[in-house]
Amino acid sequence: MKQYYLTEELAFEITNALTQDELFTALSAAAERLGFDHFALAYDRRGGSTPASLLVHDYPAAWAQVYVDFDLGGADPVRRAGERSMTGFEWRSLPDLIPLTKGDRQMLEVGRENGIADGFTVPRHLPGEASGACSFVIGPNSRMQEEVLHVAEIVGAVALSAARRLVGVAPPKGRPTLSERQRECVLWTARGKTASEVGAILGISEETVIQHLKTARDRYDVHCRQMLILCALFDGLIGFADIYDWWHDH
Amino acid sequence: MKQYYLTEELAFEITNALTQDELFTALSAAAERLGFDHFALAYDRRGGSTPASLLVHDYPAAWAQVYVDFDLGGADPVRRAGERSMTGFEWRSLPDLIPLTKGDRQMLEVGRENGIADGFTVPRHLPGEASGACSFVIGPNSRMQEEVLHVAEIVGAVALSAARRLVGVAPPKGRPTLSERQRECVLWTARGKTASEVGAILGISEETVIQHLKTARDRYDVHCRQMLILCALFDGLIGFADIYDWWHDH
DNA sequence: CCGGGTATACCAAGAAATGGGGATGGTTTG
DNA sequence: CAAACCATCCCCATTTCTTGGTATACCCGG
Repeated sequence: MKQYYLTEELAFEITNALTQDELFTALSAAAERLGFDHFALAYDRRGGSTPASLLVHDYPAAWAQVYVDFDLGGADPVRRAGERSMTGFEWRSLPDLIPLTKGDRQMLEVGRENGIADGFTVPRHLPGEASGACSFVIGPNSRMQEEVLHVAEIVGAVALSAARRLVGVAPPKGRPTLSERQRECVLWTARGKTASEVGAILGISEETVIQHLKTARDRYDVHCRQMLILCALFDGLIGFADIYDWWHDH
Repeated sequence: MKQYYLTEELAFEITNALTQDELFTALSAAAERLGFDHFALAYDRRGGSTPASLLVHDYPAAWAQVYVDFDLGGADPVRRAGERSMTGFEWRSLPDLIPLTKGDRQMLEVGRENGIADGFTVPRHLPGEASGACSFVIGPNSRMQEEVLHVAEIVGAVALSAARRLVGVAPPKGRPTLSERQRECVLWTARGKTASEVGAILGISEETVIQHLKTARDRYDVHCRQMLILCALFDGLIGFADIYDWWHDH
């Protein structure tokens, strides 16, 4: 069958899913049509004051429980790698995206023992709003069919869009914003400066810097500077390069 | 020609582009092969002392200048819509994604008068790092060929990955800088926990947590926890999702 | 005009982080 | 086998952060 029509057909079923169950059914059918043994879609909305998430998968029950335990410890290399890739990627390419820790290798091995041998993951991120990933997975006795990965890429992204619709789109203005001065203080803090040092840099008092950071923390409803920095980073108010380039220049 | 081989061929040329000029050439060829009149790729790495962005396009010179002026003023509806879509979108779908202002409509109209009648844009975002969009555009006397949009979607994302590479991105480190236990302590710190709390969570003493964090800081040669967290995040040892999921589950 | 937001400045106390030092026992690697 | 790494535990002093409170002046929009 021509790939175009296959893609259109699978995308159509997914786009028309009105409930989580229908999405499950459509994704299950898509995985089967594409020669995968399992699928998993995880979508997390983060912006604003009403976080929400959606997880649909057809993993073996034993693996699903193991996975949750690994996940709490931050041991999901696939998800982390998805923050480094604009395109879908095969799991065997993980070391090209992130360094694998011992815990990561362990997780992949346990997955293999539980019928999760390899996969192709489609990650997507919307700044300040949400992230998601849709994975198509093969078992130990299956072969990754390279010729369907383009279809999987498009279908996976369509599925993430469907998940976004089901979860509900966060209000565009829902997330906190910082004033320019607050943002500057957060950025210098991320660069490792104390409040006193930031004050000297910006030509204001240390107390004023403290006040700006306090206001910024209140805005995001977090209680420490590391969480504040991470919020600003995720929302795109500051970027890795703001911090890294400055470090390397000094 | 079968779409799969067309996609593979175009993606191959783009992936092998070593300079901005080669990327231009490859994208120009891709646009022509797909029946588009123009293309434009914009990639913006967030922040940095030297703003690292890349813009390659073959727009008519008159429109290019107008476009840059609109874009600098933050008045590009296509870019704004790209923050709301996980898949490529046609410009005629813009009102489904964002409310269009009078200025937006004016811009689209001026574009039409300058040979930019409609387009298909592939947006991509990486949390904390960068955003980009690759557009394929038709003029007033052309028809959008729906049957090539899947190809355009994949090729566009591959082009953005190439742009990322050209702008510069650190290769992943082979071996993780931190031990598994150190990484865990950093992750819980990023989740906003004090050393004492991390100790309770992991079943070890507060002093042990402090020791792990100290060793981790030494590994990265940084002097405070925010810098440590950012290094681990940048390396891909912890992910935004690892941090955020936990915040909102508790 | 008034209220809200922004920028600036100050105070205090308690909690937490950082840098420096020490140690033991087990595992891995060259 | 020896060195390095990993995980665990302890001590101390100093600095910094967080939370709570106070205030003034300016700007902008309804």
